[in-house]
Amino acid sequence: MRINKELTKGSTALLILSVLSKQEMYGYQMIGEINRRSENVFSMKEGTLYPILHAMVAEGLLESYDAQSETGRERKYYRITAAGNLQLNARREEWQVFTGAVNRVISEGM
Amino acid sequence: MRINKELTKGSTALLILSVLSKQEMYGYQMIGEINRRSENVFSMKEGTLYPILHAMVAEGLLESYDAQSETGRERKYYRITAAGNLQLNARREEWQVFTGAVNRVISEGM
DNA sequence: TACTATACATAGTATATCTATGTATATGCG
DNA sequence: CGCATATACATAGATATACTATGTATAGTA
Repeated sequence: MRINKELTKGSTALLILSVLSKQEMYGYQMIGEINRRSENVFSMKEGTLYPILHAMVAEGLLESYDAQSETGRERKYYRITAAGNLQLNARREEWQVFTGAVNRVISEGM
Repeated sequence: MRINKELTKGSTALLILSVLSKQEMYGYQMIGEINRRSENVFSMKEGTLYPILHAMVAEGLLESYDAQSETGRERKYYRITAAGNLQLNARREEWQVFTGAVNRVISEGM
């Protein structure tokens, strides 16, 4: 099923912070990880991800560093900062409040 | 708690169709109903609602008619059409798929 | 009578994500 | 070995949605 892209707005940062919360990753890897966990409901585009990663680094939510993979290829890895973890908790909470509210609106009187 | 407005994008039509599914209402009433059911998590603005209602009528999802309230005041009521009900079902399904996918992404490995 | 809440409406703004495009490297296959 | 494809990062421009701000008018209340 294809999800209306407008619906996904506002949740992207939550997804990124979530996948980085337990493991450092590079950009392309995050896309694959989000695809996998969502069972391909999401297929985030590079044009979406990279600008967000850059903004998150600028905001201090993430730190990036360059490292060589086993193949010898240079990659840009990202790790979550303490501020990023705080933001993740806030966004998780917001997500619960938001989905709870929608669910009440759509299910009352069904 | 104030919800990031971007998060609510894409869900507005679902909310409107939901409150109209069991009862015909006028615009201002829908705002109140959505506030109430969401326990004031949402406070939809008139500048958001009215253009959407007009668009939904143009798309054939809703029908509108003018009627006088007990107070004698003229109001514009909206009722959901058969096409609107189909759309409601589709958006409910989409909502389940979307929230399920986000929940899997954010909860894996927590 | 004046103020507030109700009720509908529209123009302009902000913002997030997508599409499209570009560059470069690693890998697999004929 | 050469070429196509997947990987990997990046940015400019287009699109869509809801918000802010503003306007008009009526009903109820102090």
